[in-house]
Amino acid sequence: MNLLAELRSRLHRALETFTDAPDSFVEMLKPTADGKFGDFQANCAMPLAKQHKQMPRDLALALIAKLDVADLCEPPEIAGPGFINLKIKTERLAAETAALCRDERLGVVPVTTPRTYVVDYSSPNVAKPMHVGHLRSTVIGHALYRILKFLGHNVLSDNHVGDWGTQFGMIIYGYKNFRDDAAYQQAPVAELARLYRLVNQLSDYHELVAKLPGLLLQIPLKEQAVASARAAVSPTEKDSARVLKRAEQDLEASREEIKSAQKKIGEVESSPPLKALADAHPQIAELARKETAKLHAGDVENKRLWDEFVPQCLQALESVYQRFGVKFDLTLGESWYNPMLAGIVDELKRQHLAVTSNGATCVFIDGNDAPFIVQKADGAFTYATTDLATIRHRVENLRADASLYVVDSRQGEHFQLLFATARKMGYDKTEFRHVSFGTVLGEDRRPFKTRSGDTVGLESLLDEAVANARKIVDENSPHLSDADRGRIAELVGIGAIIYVDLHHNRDSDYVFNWEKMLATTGDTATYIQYAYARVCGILRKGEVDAVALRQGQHAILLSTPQERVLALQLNRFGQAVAEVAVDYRPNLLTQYLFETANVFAQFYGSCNVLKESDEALRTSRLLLCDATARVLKQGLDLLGIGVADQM
RNA sequence: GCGCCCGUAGCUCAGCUGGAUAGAGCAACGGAUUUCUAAUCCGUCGGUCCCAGGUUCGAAUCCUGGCGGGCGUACCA
Repeated sequence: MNLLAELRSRLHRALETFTDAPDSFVEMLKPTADGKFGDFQANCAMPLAKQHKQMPRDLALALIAKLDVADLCEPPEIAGPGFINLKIKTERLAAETAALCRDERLGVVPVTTPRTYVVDYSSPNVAKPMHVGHLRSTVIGHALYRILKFLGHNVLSDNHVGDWGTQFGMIIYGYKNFRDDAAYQQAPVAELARLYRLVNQLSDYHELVAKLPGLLLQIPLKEQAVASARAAVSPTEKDSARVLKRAEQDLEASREEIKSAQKKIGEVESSPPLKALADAHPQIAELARKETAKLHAGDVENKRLWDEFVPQCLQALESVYQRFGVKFDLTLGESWYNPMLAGIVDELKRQHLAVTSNGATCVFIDGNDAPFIVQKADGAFTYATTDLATIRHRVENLRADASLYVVDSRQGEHFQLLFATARKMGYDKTEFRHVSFGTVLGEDRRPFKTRSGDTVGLESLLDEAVANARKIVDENSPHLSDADRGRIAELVGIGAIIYVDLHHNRDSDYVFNWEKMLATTGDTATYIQYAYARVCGILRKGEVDAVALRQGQHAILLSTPQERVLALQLNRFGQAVAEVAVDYRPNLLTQYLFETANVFAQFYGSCNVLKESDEALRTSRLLLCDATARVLKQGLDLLGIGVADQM
């Protein structure tokens, strides 16, 4: 039984005589902030009293009189201005816990009306190696996928890979002009990545060389702007200080831009071979774009190369996904939607939703200045077009009730326009949701840019985390075999990375930090994995047959506060999992699991299990251990994190 | 210019649709192990919840204004 849900339903009945709209008041019943106020608190008497123009405590009293919870709770208490505090009867809690211990789903009740979800996550550019920026989408999306599925929904994960954009023109150009055949034979994907970086670098070089003089010319002008703004600052004019600040920021930004341009130019010019390549390919950016256009136009040679490259790139991605344990039901990249794009634009025109503006075909959404461009002036389609085609496919063919996009919050405006356009097209029965997350920042608190020099590759991040974990495992567990320690290091290292990502509120920005990434103490996956291993240690040393234990119809005895707290915590698992799905927030589950591990550690410290002489109490504690292990394992599994019986 | 987001302990962050004395982790300091794993536990220290108004019985949370920061903003995805 989900205790919170049950209490809310009881409260609902009691509220019916007080209000026509009990739902919002029912939700004011929640777990207590502090254990001394009992197990649950209902805060609805105060606002309700206001409606009835009564004293809150009087109303609370009247509400209690109607509240039928005698079978579940101790007599309710009124505290403070009108809080109703509820404490579950310990014998009832024990009975619920005994039932939980037998429940295969650990109190996670399947939804009564399953929906079909498409969860779109990870979605890297296949031409470039994945970097830390791809971590959040992959990890958050995967966790949501597993959680929604466990709740009983029909869920399809879709990796909407970028396999059709300008980056392929760059690779094709690089392949045609700069490839190292031996390297390509040996490690094709690495060679393609090198070619991409090279073409990108040379294009940037020419662009920056052309741009730099203009930037330099701006500096004196901007310095002058700062000087005159400074002269104009006056204490009476509020705006004058702001104008100065703006001018200063503007100047500083230009200086930064010049510095970065000079650095990139220097990198090419200080290397004679690079400089020679740059000189030999002055039009590289435009020529690479032409290769993309040729690919899109069906050029035989470019299509052949694309057919050769893409499977290899996907294979390389797969190896990273395997380490994360991430799987996709669908991998429908941009290219897959290519045949549908012209039809989408036609449809938009037919419905008079799209108009031509400055040569581009656009949809304008009320309240937004920026157009939603579905076809560029040169005739090419954009990712807006692809995204609309994707919606059509998901709604019409996959029959999705909801489509979740686990994507960086910086693309919020795009999704707002996309969803508005989709609704105008008639796709208004489907829930579209941008499950946005904060930007990955560098140590300097500036957004982590893909092209900035030392981007950390995702593979090397995983390797570093696993190597770090290996050191700690070797230190702490010399008694385990080499193979076991290797296996545990993989679980601990990768679990640490996944957990760091998930335990933040997804809206928050994310400061990338090695120490934090690799931490294995405190509020980390390791802590929870360790708690799990300790429970397993008890069951192992006690030579407990867990299956038989669960089926034994034994009673749960809550003889100490620690046992009671643990039992209550275990009974909250179903609620914790369900809450994640409400607003797609996996951090609610990490929080629950950390608390559970913490509560268990306290139980572990004060209640001996195997040496308990009272046989019934010993059995009860073994059952609590078993249920704790299963909750921790299941909970971590929903987040995509594994466990080991020994650490 | 317009739009979106953010500002909570020394650091990194929780704080769900307004509820009781604002919480964790890290760091610092002090304690706990002849005991089922010390990758642990307990305690101490640490706050003008950016500022000013407003709504409310009650505001970190909602509203208005200001300050500070980030991001996006017509043919990249």
